[in-house]
Amino acid sequence: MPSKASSAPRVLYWFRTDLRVTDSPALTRALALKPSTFVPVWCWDPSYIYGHRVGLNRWRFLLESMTGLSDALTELNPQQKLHVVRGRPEQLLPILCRQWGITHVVWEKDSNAYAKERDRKVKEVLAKEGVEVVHEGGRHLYDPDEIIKGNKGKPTMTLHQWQKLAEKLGEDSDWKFHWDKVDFNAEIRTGVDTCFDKLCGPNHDFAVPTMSEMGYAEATTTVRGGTAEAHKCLDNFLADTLHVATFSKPHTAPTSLEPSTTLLSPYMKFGCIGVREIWWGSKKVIEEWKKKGSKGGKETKEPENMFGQLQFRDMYACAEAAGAHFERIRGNGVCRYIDWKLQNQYDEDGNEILPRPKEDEVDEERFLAWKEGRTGFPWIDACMRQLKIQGWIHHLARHSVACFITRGQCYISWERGMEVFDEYLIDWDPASNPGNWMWLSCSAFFSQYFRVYGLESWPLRTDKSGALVRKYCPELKDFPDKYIYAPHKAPVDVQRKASCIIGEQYPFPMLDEHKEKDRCIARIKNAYHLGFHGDSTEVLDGNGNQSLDGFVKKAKVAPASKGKKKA
DNA sequence: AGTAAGTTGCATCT
DNA sequence: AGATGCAACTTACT
Repeated sequence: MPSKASSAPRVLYWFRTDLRVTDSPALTRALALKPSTFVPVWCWDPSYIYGHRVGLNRWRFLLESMTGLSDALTELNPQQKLHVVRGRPEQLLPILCRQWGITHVVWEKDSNAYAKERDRKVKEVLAKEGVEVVHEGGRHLYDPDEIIKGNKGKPTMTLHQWQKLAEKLGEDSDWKFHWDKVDFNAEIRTGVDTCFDKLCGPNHDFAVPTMSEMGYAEATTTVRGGTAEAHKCLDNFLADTLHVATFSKPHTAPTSLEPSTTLLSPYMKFGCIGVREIWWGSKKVIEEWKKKGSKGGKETKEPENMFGQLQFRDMYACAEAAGAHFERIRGNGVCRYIDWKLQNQYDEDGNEILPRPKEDEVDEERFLAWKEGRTGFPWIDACMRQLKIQGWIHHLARHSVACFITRGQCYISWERGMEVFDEYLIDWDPASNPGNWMWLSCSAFFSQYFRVYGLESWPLRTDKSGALVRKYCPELKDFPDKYIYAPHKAPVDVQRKASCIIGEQYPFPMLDEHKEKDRCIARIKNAYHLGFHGDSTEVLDGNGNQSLDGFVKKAKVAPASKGKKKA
């Protein structure tokens, strides 16, 4: 292996999940190499966004975040900027390294399954070039691999479990709780004067692409990306000391027109802000509040406080990193098998997804109505329309629509719902989102399937006036409060007065909420008693797409748990 | 074997 | 706003 490292290192820093210069252990390590040249690079790897169905809002958020990162680099050194290279990392990084005489490539560790395989390939090709690879954790509170190691390689399935493992790691992992403001050496320059006709963009300047350059229409969301926006968002949250100290996620309102939560999730997803900035920022504010006598309310604890939210994010990352196929049912060991409608069907190897059969027309239509916000249930429709327009809905609104499409009423596979979130959400994350879909569908993490969100009762809890419905379903805006979540119950003269006839200007409910709820509960109960998971041989042999009817007889599971006891 | 806990259900009571 | 009953799940711990 040729030794290029004899003189001062020339470092290429590969940004992926960390579009920031604050709270970055990996960046700190890169600079600790005291490089003579430092090139910040973004490789245009479309799969970075873990995307299959990336919507316009997420695209723009990403581009803005890349611009924001570049601006932050320039602020630290006027001759510095982000170099966007249009091509796949495993192909381009070796070329760049050769061209620019790079000795070290540094990146933030990513525990995602796709990313792990990509990074393995990149490491391999860079080793052939004699380039040293340095990677460092920092995306999470604790390195998911370390947590999993402590759990004998198994995924973390409860927050308690994760907390206990984290506690054990605590002592020898204290770096993870440092907050380093990155100090760029002003001497470090990019030193790049090479130009690749195609790879460095139309103006040969490695610029961040624009939406129009990529052929996309404008985004619709009011949420803007970038590390500056991220820090503004955190500062706003931390400025309200009492709110930080008494923050309780389950009690925040999904019906609120202005977000009742922090809206930090998209910034976390793209790494515009570091997890420790939120953790230690909140700790500091709460300590000061306590010193002044804890006025105004009672301090909340994990899991419902902000720290618990960050811990859940880590827990999902550990659950994803430990097993295979976290994003689907088939082959996924943590996922309970339930005989959902519209499941993915696979080819004989079990990898290629086949087209869905025709006979599921009723379910397909229900699914489309849900996706497009025309189910006839104003609360669901408002949430789904907000999701499409804004790329963000409140956590508990996500619960409500996810419950509806899966175990609550429609009995449609969580994979379908997850795909829609993948397309529309700005903050779609490969661990948290599949994890939450499994949670809500009672496929993993959560099992109390008899607790179903009501389509009227749930939004009524926090808003009797239906503000969110009036905003996103404007055809309903003149209905009286009494009928806002169930306009089909309004007498015809009320409908006429509201200039909206149900069945004409707004659809009649597409199903009977309570009838379907009872049916779903019964079906899930049956699936639970059979006890198959995504990696059960019955599921794999059955191609992961069959009704459980055939197994009911075999397993003889008619009675519930009490019947079992007698046997 | 029994008990307690589990972020975020609903309806009905005070 | 908070307690209880509803019907009843899993996991962890004793």
